[in-house]
Amino acid sequence: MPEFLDLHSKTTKVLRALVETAMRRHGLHQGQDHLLAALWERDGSTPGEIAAVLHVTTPTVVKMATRMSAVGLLTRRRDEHDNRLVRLWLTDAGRALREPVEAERRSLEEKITADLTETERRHLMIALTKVYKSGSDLL
Amino acid sequence: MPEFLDLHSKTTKVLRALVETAMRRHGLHQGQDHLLAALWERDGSTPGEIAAVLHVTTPTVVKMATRMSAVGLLTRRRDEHDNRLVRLWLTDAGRALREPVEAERRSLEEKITADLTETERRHLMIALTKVYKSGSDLL
DNA sequence: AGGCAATCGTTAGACGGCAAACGACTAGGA
DNA sequence: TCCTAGTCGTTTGCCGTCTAACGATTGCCT
Repeated sequence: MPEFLDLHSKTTKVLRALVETAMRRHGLHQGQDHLLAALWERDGSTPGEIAAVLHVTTPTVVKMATRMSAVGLLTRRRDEHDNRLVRLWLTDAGRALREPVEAERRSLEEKITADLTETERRHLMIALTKVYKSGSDLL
Repeated sequence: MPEFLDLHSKTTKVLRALVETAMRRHGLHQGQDHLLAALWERDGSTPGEIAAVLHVTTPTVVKMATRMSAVGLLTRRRDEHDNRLVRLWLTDAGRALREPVEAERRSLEEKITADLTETERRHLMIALTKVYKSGSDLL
């Protein structure tokens, strides 16, 4: 078992669990906060655009959008000029979650990196970025 | 969007894709290599034991075991002395995958960390370990 | 003007992962 | 001895994610 892959895998599981319980407090599932974030930044984006921003496939966004629409976080509406396009629009409920969810996420990040010195944190970001780059190039 | 959580999330997606395509070459899905690794280390383990080692829930192991058994990588057999327990045993096919899969994983780890200096790599492991610890304590 | 290729969203099906409910078996206490 | 509590594996149902196939619409090119 290679060291880094194994450690990263374990860390991923722990972080997922933490994010899941943190977001559940706001009625969200893991990943839905990212979708909302995309709309907070650009309301009325299309599923394809969001998928690109989130590094995820279009079907994933479509499914999530369906569920989130059922819970009243956003609405679907076809583009007026191009009937192929669909645009996702935030509801008031979806907009209202911005502050609390962003705060929740910041809080979690702080707790998670609390044991790191500023130097360690910087080195971690630099090294992880390199890994991310190498990985992306291999795709 | 907190920096670390976001970067870690993106890295996870990339790594998952890489592991997936690497393991598909051996007829495996993401995560099945971990299950096999547990059996390579202790053949005849129970689903519960494996779940604990993999940091995963028991139902997850049960589902994977069902699929992997259908493909002939392992077999299910009830424990002779305790009929509640089920033990998973490797088939020859499952055993034969050990060398190639471990080599594949080592190769991927090398490619992924190729751009890191030895110092960077060490710092990355130390920092990630701290994050993992902090996260585990928060669970 | 008409047809064909490109562009989108959606559906279907598979997999890893989780929580909750269920069922079978064991073991310990009254 | 019997009954109850604890221990397991399994089933069910949901979510995120991917690939592949499908359907609808637009736009260009002849």
